[in-house]
Amino acid sequence: MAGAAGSDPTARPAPVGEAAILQAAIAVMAEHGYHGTSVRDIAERAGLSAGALYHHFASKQEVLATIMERGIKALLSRTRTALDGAGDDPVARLRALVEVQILFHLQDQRGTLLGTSELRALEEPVRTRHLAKRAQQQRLFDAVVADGVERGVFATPLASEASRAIVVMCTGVAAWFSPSGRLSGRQLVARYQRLALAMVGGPAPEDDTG
Amino acid sequence: MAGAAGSDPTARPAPVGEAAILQAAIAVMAEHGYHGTSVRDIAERAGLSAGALYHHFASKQEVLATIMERGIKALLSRTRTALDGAGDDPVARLRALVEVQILFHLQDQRGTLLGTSELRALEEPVRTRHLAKRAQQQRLFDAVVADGVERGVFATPLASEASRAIVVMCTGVAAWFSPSGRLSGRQLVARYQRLALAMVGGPAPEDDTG
Amino acid sequence: MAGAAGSDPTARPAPVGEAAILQAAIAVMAEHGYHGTSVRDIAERAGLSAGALYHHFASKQEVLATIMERGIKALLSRTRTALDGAGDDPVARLRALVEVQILFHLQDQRGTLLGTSELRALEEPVRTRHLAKRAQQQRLFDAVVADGVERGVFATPLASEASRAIVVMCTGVAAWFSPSGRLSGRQLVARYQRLALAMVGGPAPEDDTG
Amino acid sequence: MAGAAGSDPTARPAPVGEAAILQAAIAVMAEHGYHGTSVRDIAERAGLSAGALYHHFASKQEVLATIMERGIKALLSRTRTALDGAGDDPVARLRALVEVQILFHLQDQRGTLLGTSELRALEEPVRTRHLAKRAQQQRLFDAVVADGVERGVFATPLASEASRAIVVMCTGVAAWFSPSGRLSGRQLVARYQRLALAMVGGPAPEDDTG
DNA sequence: GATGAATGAGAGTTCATTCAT
DNA sequence: CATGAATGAACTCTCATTCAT
Repeated sequence: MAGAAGSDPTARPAPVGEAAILQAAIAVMAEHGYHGTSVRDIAERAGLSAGALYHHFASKQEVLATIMERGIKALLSRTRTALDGAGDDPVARLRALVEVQILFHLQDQRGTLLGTSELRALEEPVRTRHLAKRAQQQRLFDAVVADGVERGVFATPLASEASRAIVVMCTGVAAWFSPSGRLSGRQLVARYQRLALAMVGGPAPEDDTG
Repeated sequence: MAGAAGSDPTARPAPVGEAAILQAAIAVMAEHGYHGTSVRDIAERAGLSAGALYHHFASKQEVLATIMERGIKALLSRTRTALDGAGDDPVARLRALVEVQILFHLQDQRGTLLGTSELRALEEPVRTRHLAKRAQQQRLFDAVVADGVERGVFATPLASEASRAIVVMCTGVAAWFSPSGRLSGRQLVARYQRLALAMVGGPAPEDDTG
Repeated sequence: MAGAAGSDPTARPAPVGEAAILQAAIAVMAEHGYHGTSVRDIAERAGLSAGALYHHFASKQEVLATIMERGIKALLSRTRTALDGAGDDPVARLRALVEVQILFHLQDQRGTLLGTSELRALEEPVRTRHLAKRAQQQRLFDAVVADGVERGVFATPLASEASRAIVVMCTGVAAWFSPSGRLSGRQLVARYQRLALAMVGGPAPEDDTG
Repeated sequence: MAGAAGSDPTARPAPVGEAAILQAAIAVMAEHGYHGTSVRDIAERAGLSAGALYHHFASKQEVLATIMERGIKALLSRTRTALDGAGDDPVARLRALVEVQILFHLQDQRGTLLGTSELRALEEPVRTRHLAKRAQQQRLFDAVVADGVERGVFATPLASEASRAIVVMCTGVAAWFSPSGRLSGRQLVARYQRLALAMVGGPAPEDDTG
């Protein structure tokens, strides 16, 4: 039986209740979008009836809001933690940002697709709150790049464009990355760190492209 | 005033029939997505009844397919024309690619959003055909970057990652660019050309960031 | 070219206008019923546009009414003509009735299906008028059978049931008869004449079953 | 009063769910045909909303299929039961067939109309299955008549035509019979038994026409 | 006459949501 | 907590009919 007690201490139990619903919603909404997904689709995938879903969430919209809010909060928090551990060097800080941005989006590949494409389905006021968090996240990148430029470590005259492009390209990996593909996640991180440094005119790294 | 009879020979007449429907569909689907848009929404915006739409398109899906197919064909064709006129120099060719990619997406900002986010709503076999065209478009970038690397003009060891990232960041401008913003389209092109060259390790340009 | 003038004096020209519409309507309504047939279906089969049909008939209902009225009138008229030519003998008269009833329904097999199954789609007052004609037709049979009984030629004590059953079984052939089947129309007539006579307790015929 | 609580143990409760829908569908479709009946018509008559109907049936077509399949199965089963209880005498067997055929169609007068007129609205593969059952039913009649002829009990040289005509005329009663009319169902049965025997050239019965 | 675009009503069906059980 | 029947609105799409051309 799946998840039978004691058989495998590392086995994750099938999620139940709220967690199962959120996980199911991420899966189906990532594939068909918010409006292309019915409450029944979510419930069926989570293993309960449509009616039962309403014991956990007030509405389909609340399911989306929960996914989006938790996602952006986790990203922000992990980003800040990474920066805290990265020291003072702009190069190290930028590399840390790229690493966390990519790894986060790879780990939650489908959730990320929701974040980028279903913003329009988010209703106010959650939508505005979400956009604010996204802007915060962008500003963390902006600040690192601007600091690097100021201190002469980064040579680009296009700090803000580079910063935005870095976020865009890192977020974009979720749309095409495949775990069974040519590159591992770690290799991908190394290469995008190098790309990011190239964009900001940072010092050329030793070869570490895997 | 726009559309005033006879007053302005350059005034574009309000589109009718098929053209009006496509234009309306792009507008309204870009905002709410394919599944979030009803046939009535499209028809209303195009100035006709929902039933009348079916004189021009067999289904809502056919409207989407038409938009997506025309869009990717136009992009491919403009990209090829740009390359044809760009000469042999990898730098010039890459700049041409970035220019056309960005200008195209700015001019048809909302149509682009459809292209990137509504692919999942496209039904087979149109979807597969569309993906093939997108891959062609990506390969045009790949080829230019690879050629530059081979000829020693570009120094990057990450040709294929850089190539993909360039396409992603250029396509991404449609998501945030505002014509009333800080930068004009032409300035944006110049800056992204520089960013792209930086990513592939191309020669540093003279300053032309506007 | 099909129907080229003079090439074949027996070739029937493709019907046009009203006739083409009626013929198309019979074909298509016999297959899908009145409500299962659209004006476009009829028009397409008749070789014109849906709008053009309204130059010939005021409505879809009028097309049906025309078909039904012409059909029942023709049947009644042919039945009366047959009786007029059948002389005085009840056996000959009944045989004449069966003959005309069967041949009529075979010749216009699809139109007959309309007559029996689409009565409910006929709107008032045409419907009532049609039912009256059907009753007239039934009464022609009733009268012949009753006359035969009265004169001692037919022995049945069930004159009215037999009379109705004869009409029902003769009308019913249109539902299953196939011109490429085992029996020709003429053979069918002979056999049903014998069946009808058996039902009314008429004199046994010499063997003429073909 | 029908349905008064507890007052009458023989009172049939108003049907609910599936049964109510089927009963309502038979009623309205018998009157207007499959295509002339909307899902809303059925639902309204069954006392629920159009959407609720889809909890019980996947489609309008499935409602029709259910009605048709249950009807023909019941008829076949009752016919076989009647034959099993009729003994060996061809006369008794034919009388049993006519009895069950007529009583069945009288009891389910409206359902029968569906069976004969809405066959064309049945979609494959149900339609083919239904036709096969109808052919089985016809063959039961064919066999009894043929057996009677073989054993010299029936004198007709038109066994197969008579057999078909008997089925047609018995089925036909549903189209015109009225419970408030001149004849009771039982009287009708007696008369049609006599007619059927006359058609196959069976022995003349004693007078039992009621 | 004929066409084809248009309409408004209504078709079958799905949906988010509620609630008695 | 969970279910499944129910609802009413909305969905995509088709229809009979009209009318300018």
